Order: sequence, then structure tokens, then C-alpha cells
Amino acid sequence: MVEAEDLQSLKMIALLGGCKGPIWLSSQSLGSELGISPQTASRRLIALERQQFIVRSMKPDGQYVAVTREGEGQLKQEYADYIRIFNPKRRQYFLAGAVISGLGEGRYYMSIPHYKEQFSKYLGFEPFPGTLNIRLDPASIRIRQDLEHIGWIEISGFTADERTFGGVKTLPCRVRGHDCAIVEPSRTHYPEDIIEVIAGCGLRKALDLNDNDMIEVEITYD
Amino acid sequence: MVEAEDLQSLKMIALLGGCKGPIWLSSQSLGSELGISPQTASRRLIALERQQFIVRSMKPDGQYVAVTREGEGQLKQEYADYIRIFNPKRRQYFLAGAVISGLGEGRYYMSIPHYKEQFSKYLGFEPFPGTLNIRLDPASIRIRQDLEHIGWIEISGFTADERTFGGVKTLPCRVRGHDCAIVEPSRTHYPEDIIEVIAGCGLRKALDLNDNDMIEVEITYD
DNA sequence: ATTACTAAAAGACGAGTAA
DNA sequence: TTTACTCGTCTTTTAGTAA
Repeated sequence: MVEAEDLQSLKMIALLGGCKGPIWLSSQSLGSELGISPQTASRRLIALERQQFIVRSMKPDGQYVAVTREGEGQLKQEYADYIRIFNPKRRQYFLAGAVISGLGEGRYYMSIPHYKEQFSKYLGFEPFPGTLNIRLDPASIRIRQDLEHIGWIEISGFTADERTFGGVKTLPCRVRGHDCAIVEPSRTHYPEDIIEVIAGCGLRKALDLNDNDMIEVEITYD
Repeated sequence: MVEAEDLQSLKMIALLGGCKGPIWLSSQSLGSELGISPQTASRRLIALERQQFIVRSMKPDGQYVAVTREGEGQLKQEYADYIRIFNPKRRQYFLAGAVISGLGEGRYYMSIPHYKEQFSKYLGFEPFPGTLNIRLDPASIRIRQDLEHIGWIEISGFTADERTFGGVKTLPCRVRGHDCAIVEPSRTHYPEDIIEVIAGCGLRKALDLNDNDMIEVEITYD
């Protein structure tokens, strides 16, 4: 495995055109590009040459430096890693958090036929009357925020008996192999560290969950 | 500017899924991925957290780690650098070498009407009767090899007076602002550290070149 | 099992120097 | 000007330890 500093130097040489042909360098010029002393830059060049990542041609007042095939291979591997990070085939996110006791609101809404029918229609399962509430781990909060911008399913509200039932949005997900969905009111603000998950069965019982158990929620879309 | 080691660790966390959600890590597991000790891995995590490139959520037996927006920004910048290295708009290569005295062969061939006409037709200039010979710097030899695989213009040979004149291939290039072309026999093997360049005028005189002067040759294509 | 500290060992850094 | 050495210093690493 190539040293992190060597990789940094090699990348800089490539950025300066070292893959397209020999570039004119001095230890000082490379050093100032990298924010290191000429001595250290010189040592980096020696190290890269010894690993055959560059070839050098010394002149009295500097040197020609070019990236070799091996050097370019290293850089391409690195490039491939970044492609893997940023261009996954299908987008997939994870949330982690602890099971908490809800306020029973979910159960109430899930008992209302209008919502029940809509969820069945869009999610492919008839929601169990009750939600699993999860307090997100701090590390998950940013992901939760990112999820706001993807394709939630909107379920409209309605008015009945002079009472207004608000719209709800839902996002299919998986929890330990079960098809589930995150649900959330469309309009009203919701605590950003809590999610409510519904499923076709009672998750608490099916997964033998107790308060404070850690659990992961997987969201996939394309 | 982010430290090279920190970047390495951050990239590994991203590869493990840290941009898609919190991942379960221990200093030991990260250390073994990176080939460093758990102590160092722990310190790296602390450093990344202090720079706000990751958020952590400690548990008794490990930790959840997720890449923050700033951390992802750093990685994207790195990604952009690699894109710049490998996806330039138009391909461009450089060769560097020293002017040497040729054997006068070029002058002979360039005086033959058949070649002269063909070069004029394909290159857009009437070649000066003479070639500039360049001994490539060792750092350029790999680029020269890469150039074998791109689009050279083939100029056919011919037979006259019971003598066979071989085919020649040529590649347009620029030398200090002058439109030129590298020429080389199509069939016979040619020393890989020497190139012959033709132009519409006598380059030696026009550029005031003497033997051993260093010169760069620019090849651009799309 | 963890994390993260302290302290000794190893290694990297840059000033100075020679070619 | 270069490159690349030596050398003293400082940083980083890892082993050991405690929580």
C-alpha cells in the first residue's frame, strides 16, 4: 500500500501534467505546491522514484519528472475508489438509532381507514396499527436531513366531522429484513432526531425489540 | 489543507459506507483496514472529529461514525482532482528532449515529390527539406510509447526506378508555437528515444536551435 | 471487548552544507 | 540556482496502562 504522503505528492505531479508528459520541477516548486520544505519535497521525489511511480531526469537547475505506468495505475486505483464512493449503482442510506416508546399517536392514525387504505395502496402492505419510534443516533442526523430531498410518497389529508387530518409523507425502507416505511407529517415540524416506522406487522414483537435496543434502517432508491 | 493521513482515513470511512449513514467501527477495525495500529486509528478518528469531517457516537464496544457534509466536501474536492487528471477535455501530451544532429535522411526523403505532396496534403504545410532530430529525455519515453496507439496519419510508400520507398506515418504537433509533425517510417523499427520533426520552415534556424538545446513537443488531439 | 491516555521508540522534518 | 546529504529537533507512532 502506498503511503498517504507519497500519494499526495504523486497526485500533485499528475495535476501538474505529469501523466501527459515530463514536467519541469524543482524541489522548491513542488514543495511550495504541497506546502512543505524543498528538503522534504526532494525526499518525496526520491521515494516516488524508488517505488517506480515516477521517472526523473536530473538537470543542473531542476529536473524533468513524469509519472510512470505504475504511478498512473496507483492514481487510477485511487480514482476508482472515489468513483465507488460517489457513484454507487443505486443509492442506499442507513440510519441508526435506539428504540424508544412513542406517544401512541401512530397507532391512532394507523387506525383511521383513510390513511390505512392509502398506505396499503402505496406501500404494498397493510400497516400494523402502531409505529416503531426510533431516536436517531447523532451520527445519523445528517443522513436524515439528506433524505428530506429524495422521493417521499405524499399521502393527502382529509376533513371529516369538522376535523382536519393533515397530509403524511412516507418513505419505504427495510429493518432487519422487513419491508417497512418511515412516516412523518407533511406540514408540521417533526423532531429531527426521531423517526417513526410502520410495517405490516408489529415490529417490536416480531424483532423482539425493547427500549434502547440499537437498530438500523436501510433506505434504498434509484 | 487537509493532512494526507487524515484524508486517507476519511476516504476509508467513506468507502466503508460512511457517506451513506453511520457505520460501526472500532479503532482496531479501522486500523487493520489502514494497516496501522489501533492507537493511531483512534488518534486519526479524534483528529477527523476535531476538524468536523466526521461525527462519532461512542458506545462501550465501538462507535458509530459518519462522514459530515464538510468531510464529504473534502472528498469531493479530491474526486474532482482525479477527474481533472483523467478526464481532460482534450488529450494533450508533451515530449521533452535535446536537439541532435540527424543523418540527413529526412532531408533526402523530404526532397522526394511523392512524400512532399502527401505531407502538404495531410499536414497543411509544405515541409521544409530537413528534419529536426530530437533525443527524448528518459522521462518522455513512456509518453512516446503511449503515442503509438493514437491516430497517426499514414502516408503510403511507392515503387519507382525499381526502388521501393516505404510508407511513413506522421503525427501533427507544435514546437514553440510552430505547426509541425513527427515523422517516422511505418514498418521499420525506429529507436524509441529519437523523434524526427518536420515543419514548414527550417526549425533550427527559425528557433535558433543548437545541438543539446532542450525543446518541448506538444501533441494535442481529441 | 472498547477508548484514549502516557511514555519510549521510531521516523519525518527542515536547517545547514557540499557538490 | 539546483540535488541530496548529515544532523539536531520535533512529530508521529506504537506499547503499555487505566478506565
